[in-house]
Amino acid sequence: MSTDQASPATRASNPAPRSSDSAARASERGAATRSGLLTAARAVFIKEGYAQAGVTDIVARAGASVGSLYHHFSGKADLYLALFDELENDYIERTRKAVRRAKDAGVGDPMVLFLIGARGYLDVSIEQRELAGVFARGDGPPGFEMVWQQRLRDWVSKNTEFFARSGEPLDEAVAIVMTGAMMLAVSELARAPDSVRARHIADGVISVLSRLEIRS
Amino acid sequence: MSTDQASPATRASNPAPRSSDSAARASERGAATRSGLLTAARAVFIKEGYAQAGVTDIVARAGASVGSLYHHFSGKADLYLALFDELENDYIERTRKAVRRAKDAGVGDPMVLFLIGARGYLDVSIEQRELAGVFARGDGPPGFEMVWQQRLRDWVSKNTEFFARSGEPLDEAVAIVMTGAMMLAVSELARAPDSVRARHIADGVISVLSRLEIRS
DNA sequence: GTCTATAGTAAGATAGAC
DNA sequence: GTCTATCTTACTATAGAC
Repeated sequence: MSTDQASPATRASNPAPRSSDSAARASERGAATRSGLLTAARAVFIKEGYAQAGVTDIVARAGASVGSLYHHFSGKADLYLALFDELENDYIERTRKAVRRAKDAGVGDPMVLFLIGARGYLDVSIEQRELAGVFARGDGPPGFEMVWQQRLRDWVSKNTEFFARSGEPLDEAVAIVMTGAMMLAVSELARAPDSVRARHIADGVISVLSRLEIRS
Repeated sequence: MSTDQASPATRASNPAPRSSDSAARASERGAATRSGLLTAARAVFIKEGYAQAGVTDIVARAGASVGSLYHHFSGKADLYLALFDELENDYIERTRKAVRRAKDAGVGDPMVLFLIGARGYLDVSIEQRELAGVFARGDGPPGFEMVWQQRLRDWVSKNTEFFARSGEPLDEAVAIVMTGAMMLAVSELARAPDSVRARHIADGVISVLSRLEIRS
């Protein structure tokens, strides 16, 4: 990470689209290589963690070369962050979709809506529990702690606003409890031996969180 | 971390006591150096984080030398772990003491006892919030994630047993929610600008957690 | 116990041909 | 876009005198 000293873990999408035909074919092969690298990286990070994983392991598994890797990504950290973004988008999309559907079905109670969103979040964690575990474990590129912390704060303040709108007096505290519970739940889910057990944990956590309804 | 590959983040206490008089005096100077290094390390880790901190920064601030550091500790990671152990012992001692005192005062309700313990835990987090923040941030020596994960699991299973004894049917889920909430609370406390604000967050979280009482 | 000066280390990143 | 061979860089950790 010598060249990265000043600009740690950050990412911008790099689609770099083309139009000519021969270039299009090269682009296709390129896209395949790129996605192969991502798939390989996912497997290696799951197995070894970030620090322990070597770029050579990744390219070997992908059937590619170091040069290719550095053509498509800015380095090992970039690969890690790409996977992180991918999962994060899944989280957001799934949570939104679940809440939206419930609203359309006429659900109005804010706490119920929140729990439905939370359930969607945990569903993603279950389906992708190995990858979710990698990030929950806390091993990542230099500077990734900041990204993770920022993400936590984002969820907390998002949830704080939600509860504030619901008329909850202890909005921030509730958001901290909810968010913290969810984070640890993901971590525990990831350790579950099978998805049945994982689902059991998720059910229990959601059920316990439903007790936090404001008492009159 | 080249020599540590196989044995990551672990520690054993190394008092190495003496008896002869001149040796005793040397020992005193040694102890002073050692504690100076710990103090310096605390400050540097708080300011820079683990990865960014250099051993040279630490010894410079301590007014000592690299050789001295490596005489007293096995390396940078060891220094970090020593601080971690110190804080962890504070947590355990304080939590136990609070619960014990409440029990002696006649408190019987398990949930109340738990919350009193939790309050003790958060009190330590407030007093040592800068150091607590270092560990909560998740930046640490290679292999420290495992130590941290183990610690989390220990708290979860400890709390699970506690709630199981209290007749809580969703014991594990409650433990996950409680523990997760506490962890994130610490992280947020650490970010608080002053201890008043920190205390406010702690109060709110404890108050919210008290809603988790089993409903009849 | 303490110090200075030195070396080891490895893995990530780059150059430049194809 | 892809490849191989090379390098580099910044630390930590050690050696050995005082």
